[in-house]
Amino acid sequence: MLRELDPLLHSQLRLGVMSLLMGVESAEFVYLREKTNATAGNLSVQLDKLSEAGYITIEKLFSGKKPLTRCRITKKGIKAFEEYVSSLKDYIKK
Amino acid sequence: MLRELDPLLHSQLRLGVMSLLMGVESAEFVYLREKTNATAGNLSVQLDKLSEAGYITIEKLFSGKKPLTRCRITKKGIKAFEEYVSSLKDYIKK
DNA sequence: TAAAGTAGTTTACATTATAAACCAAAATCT
DNA sequence: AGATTTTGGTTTATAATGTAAACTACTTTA
Repeated sequence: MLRELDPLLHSQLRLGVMSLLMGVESAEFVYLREKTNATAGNLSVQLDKLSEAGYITIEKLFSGKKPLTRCRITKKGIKAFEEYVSSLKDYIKK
Repeated sequence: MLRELDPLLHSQLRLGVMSLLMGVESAEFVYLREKTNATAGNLSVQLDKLSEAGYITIEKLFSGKKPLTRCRITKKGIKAFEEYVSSLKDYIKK
């Protein structure tokens, strides 16, 4: 029987964000938007969901006078990501 | 920049079906339902979508007097699955 | 000072997923 | 034999989700 895939991670944009956050200490909103090619609105919503789940933290700062949103993956997020990848491998291994 | 993930395949149930169909010649409805743990209704809908996309073929037969639905992955389906897996690897490699 | 750009958020809509309800036939009770 | 349950699905109504458009607030440029 195939394992469940964490529905929070099984979304192209959220998975992309998590993937980008794995392996960096933190990433800014604009960076994530560019790398994922998402609209700002969509990214904003999905970041909130990841944050509410405790998978990432969101810091709102200012860079000079411009708003700056900085995201980091949490331990919980790393664990969820790794479990997701592990489950996913059942689906994609030949 | 992260690649697109074929939305038809980026669904737990449809991906599960395709994964099961890769590597077998054909599979029956009941087998797919058991392996994916899906409800019959949901499976029926998702099989239709895969079929409409040309990713699988669906044969409706009878086994004695019981209906028997047999599914096979198509060449197009195999190609789509392989491309999906290839794209997905960008997301999950460390 | 008006227009355009930056960095986001909110919200309304479209799509999708899912389960509940349903159908037809067969097998099992009583 | 007639009623009930089971099997193998399909249809459809609703809930959940994803997404873009519209908006806010502030800054920079013309």
